[in-house]
Amino acid sequence: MASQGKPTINDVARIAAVSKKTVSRVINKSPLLSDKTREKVEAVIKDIGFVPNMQARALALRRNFIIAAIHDNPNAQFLVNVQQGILEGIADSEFGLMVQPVDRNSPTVEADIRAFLERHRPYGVVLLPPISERDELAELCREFDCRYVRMGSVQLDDPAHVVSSNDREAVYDAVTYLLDKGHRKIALIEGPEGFTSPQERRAGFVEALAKAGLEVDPDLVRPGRYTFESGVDAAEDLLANDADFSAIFACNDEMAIGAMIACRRNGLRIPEDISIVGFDDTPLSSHVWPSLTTVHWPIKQMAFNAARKIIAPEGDPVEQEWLLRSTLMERGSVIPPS
Amino acid sequence: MASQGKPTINDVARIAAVSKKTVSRVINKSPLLSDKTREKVEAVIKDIGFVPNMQARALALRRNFIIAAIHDNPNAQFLVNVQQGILEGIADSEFGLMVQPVDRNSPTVEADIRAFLERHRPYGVVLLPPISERDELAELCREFDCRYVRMGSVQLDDPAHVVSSNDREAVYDAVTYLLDKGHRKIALIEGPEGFTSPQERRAGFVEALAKAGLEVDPDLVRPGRYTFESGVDAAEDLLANDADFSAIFACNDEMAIGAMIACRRNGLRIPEDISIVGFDDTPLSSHVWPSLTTVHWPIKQMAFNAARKIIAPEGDPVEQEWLLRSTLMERGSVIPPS
DNA sequence: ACCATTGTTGCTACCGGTGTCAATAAATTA
DNA sequence: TAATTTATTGACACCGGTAGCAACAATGGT
Repeated sequence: MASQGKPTINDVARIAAVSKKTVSRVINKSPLLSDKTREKVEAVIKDIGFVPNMQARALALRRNFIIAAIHDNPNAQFLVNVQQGILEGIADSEFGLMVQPVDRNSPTVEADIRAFLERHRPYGVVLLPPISERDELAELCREFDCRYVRMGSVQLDDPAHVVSSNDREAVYDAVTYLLDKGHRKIALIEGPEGFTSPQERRAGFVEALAKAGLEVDPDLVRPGRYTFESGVDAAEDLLANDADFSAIFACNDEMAIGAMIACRRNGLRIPEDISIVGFDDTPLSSHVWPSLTTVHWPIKQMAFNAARKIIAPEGDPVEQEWLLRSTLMERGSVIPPS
Repeated sequence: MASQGKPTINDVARIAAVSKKTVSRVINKSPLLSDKTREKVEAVIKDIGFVPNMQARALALRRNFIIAAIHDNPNAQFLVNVQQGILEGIADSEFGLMVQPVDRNSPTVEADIRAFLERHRPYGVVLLPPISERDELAELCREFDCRYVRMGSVQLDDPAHVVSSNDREAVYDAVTYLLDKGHRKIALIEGPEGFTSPQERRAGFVEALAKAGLEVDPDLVRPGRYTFESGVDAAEDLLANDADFSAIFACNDEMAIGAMIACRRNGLRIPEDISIVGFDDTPLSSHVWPSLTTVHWPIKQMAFNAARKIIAPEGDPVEQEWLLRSTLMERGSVIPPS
């Protein structure tokens, strides 16, 4: 009775008195199969507790039942949000999630990812920003016949292979909100150069000012690296130069919170002296005092959609939305200027 | 020349004019093999760029080259630290990392994990706290002939299957530090009941007071759930009842920071009016103002050791340390009471 | 009743590795 | 030099599924 070890497809076939192939058809929900046979086989499967061996299927199908998240972004909240989104997307499927960080600056990134794909042959990969912006990686996925979805701030690829947010518009709205509150001198703490997301966020900032008939004052713009420390530095630098501003827009929450700390260190009160707006809506933003007004970035939903795109059956017409909207979360860090 | 598709072990065997089995021996670094043959085969492998197919190996060996991190703890920083630790531990190996969250409160946790192990047959799993405390899960791993390491605050299992930290002593030291600064009325914000780690941390607190000849004042103890909000609530509750204290020890950083916010909302200054000590040393703790004095919990190193234990060759005498020490990080949230 | 279709099912050959054990070559011993 | 022992290597079955195509049964048309 093959009582040693887990039951295999052969056990099912023998007990149900059908061929392996028929059992395989049942497992794969093949339509060309009589209901009678299907029921008979399903009964046996349930009876002996048969679970198909994924490794064998992976070998035969040349692809693993795994979605991989490839990233070069160490931000914890971001990563976990993406992971949660993907996991929700693949819940109640037979897929699993692998995580693979890469070093954006290493000359071997591409080779590293190639080695990863070669080894684990994931069914699909979700490329997280900012590394998702590299076209070579998408090419690599195609080469390995591996499905992929790129997450980003602009349409990096065709709708089947991208999920993005409208960062530019969202920043436009956020800055317009500051303008509506009466702020005219608004400082900008930018994200790292060379990637699309900071560019888009900056563009939204510039457009909002332009719409209000204002120009960007270079003295009120400081570079940042999306880290807490760079936010501190940027704000310290603004304050050290006696820059004249009543509000700060930081391109992400970490920098916004860094800026908050820096202002406070310099004796300024938030929001009485300086209003601050961030971007991302990490839990952190509501855990500071005052809570941070910020743009909610629907990263988890984006990851969910990405996963769904990947595991959708071939040629499924029900495509997941590829463009998601960021929206402003009004909290406590903005009031009209004094 | 089998130019279509990736080269397989058969291609290598044919070109090198040896048998598959010999190539297999080379791949697996088998010692019973002549140097001459090894070199010849290795040359061919490098020449045609052969990479062994993991799925085939997984099928034959009945185990995947994957380490799974199973957790029921949604804290982002914690998760990412653990993931980084594991990834560093398996770097330059052929293993990959899978992530599997489970719902601690679901009646089907065990069945869920069973299904996961059945499907993906990981080489080993790292069980993260608090779910690592369940003995049934370790049993499950054994049943699936899957290596495992449990992370925790006490020795949950034999040294080969556990990596833990000395939370109790660390808290003892932290509270003793407060006492040495002159604090006598120290409030405690506890972690959730039913798990070992909060119990240990509480025990350390009690022991430190006892050593100083003090008793725990029940009015200065509040429950918490390791979340920011529960820290806020606990501190608000302490303050609402006019409790008399000059310092707070919170069982983790999130609650400590929640308590900071609550104190400030109530017009108290940190650290002038209230000193606060946390536990974990998340990046957050140095991103608040004032920066939080806290206990550094070597979670990343623990995860690293866990991964090493799992991928260590069978019967390897060089075992990873299973007990790691937490140490106090003195920062800005503690001064002597006024 | 006979032949052409259509619907179901099974046979056999893979997928790309590993384990067992026998066969052969080289080294050691008597 | 022959007999043994030991080091290398290969043949073959197997891990547990899937794919292609042939075989067979059921159905419909004439």
